[in-house]
Amino acid sequence: MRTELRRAGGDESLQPVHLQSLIYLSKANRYSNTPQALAEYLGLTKGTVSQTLLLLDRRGLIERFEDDVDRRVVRLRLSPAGESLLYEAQPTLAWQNATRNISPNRIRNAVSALREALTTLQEDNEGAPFGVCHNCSWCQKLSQRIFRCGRMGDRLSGPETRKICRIFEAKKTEEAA
Amino acid sequence: MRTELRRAGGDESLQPVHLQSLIYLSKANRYSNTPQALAEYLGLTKGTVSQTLLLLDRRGLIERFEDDVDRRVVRLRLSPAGESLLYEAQPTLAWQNATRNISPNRIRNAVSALREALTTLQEDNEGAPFGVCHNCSWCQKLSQRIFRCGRMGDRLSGPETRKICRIFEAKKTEEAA
DNA sequence: CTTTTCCGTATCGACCCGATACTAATGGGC
DNA sequence: GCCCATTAGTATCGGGTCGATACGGAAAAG
Repeated sequence: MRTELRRAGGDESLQPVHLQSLIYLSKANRYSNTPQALAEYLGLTKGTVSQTLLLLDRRGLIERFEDDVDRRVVRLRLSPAGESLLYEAQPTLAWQNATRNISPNRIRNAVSALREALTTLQEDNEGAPFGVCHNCSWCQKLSQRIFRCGRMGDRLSGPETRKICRIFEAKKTEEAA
Repeated sequence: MRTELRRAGGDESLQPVHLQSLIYLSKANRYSNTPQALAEYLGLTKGTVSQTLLLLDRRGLIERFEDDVDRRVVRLRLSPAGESLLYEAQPTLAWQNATRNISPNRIRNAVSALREALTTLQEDNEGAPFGVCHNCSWCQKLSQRIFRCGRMGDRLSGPETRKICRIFEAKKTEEAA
């Protein structure tokens, strides 16, 4: 994966960290599309990330705009150019292809086991959680298409619950510790 | 994992690529402990890897010595200091701990599915194979403890067949293409 | 209104990385 | 044995990443 990321970025003379940033921004929800969140996600300092974003902005791959309520924070999103670059690189497509000969049932089991391992790993290292909104313990289903974040009190659309959130909290499994 | 690698290396003021190099060298078999193999494994140029190895040598984490038969090639191995550093960082232990609540059966199934996906991914990208000797199609079992590489014609010990080889070739599954 | 805290930026030095050019050793063809 | 192509590794240079530090502006605390 490391080699593949390097190769894909090299075609556009982008460093791995640039692609990782774009990938993150393409999947970050409304609470997580800030420089600070990206810094935590990548494990880099905010100063370093600030430079990365400067470069991505110069290249026209992202857009930056102020937050309405807190004018200190900067909101980030992919520009059309950034979207299309990511679409052509298709970093996730390689994995979908790689699993073409594996039965859906085995994939489901493997994904389930990996998700569990990831949660434990995150707890062990006390790192930022960063999970998919839909799997968060705060996520409530109001109706077929409407969800709600119990932590922030906002209503969320179905697609938004499939994005990455920085305030994710894993659902408790039957852990009778 | 990326964040964790950065954190573990930061404690010793080592870059992620340094730890990855040490980890690789701790697992490379006799055909794969050269700068060239490391460069292919990491997806970097040999010039870059040469510098990395220079730094690791200055720090006393690796040892370099000439090959007996081909005096162009440099053989690499971890120094005692490198071994102990890797032991204390325990990059693989974190994953073992993370799977402590998962049944061995689920782990086996997940590993099997992931190995299959990895092989397909490597074939798709025509990248260097780099697999564990024991799973290679050239690996022959001569007795309980003695193995043999059909490609190179050498006899191998049991522990050596659990190391990473650069000339790995995946065993064919029932792929009636 | 002052102080503290927080988000993001700017600058500097150390280092990674690829490109290029180079040395040294091997191997093939004659 | 002698050229030439090939291969393993190194040296150098420029662009860029990264952390540390300092800074400016906005929000929160008192």
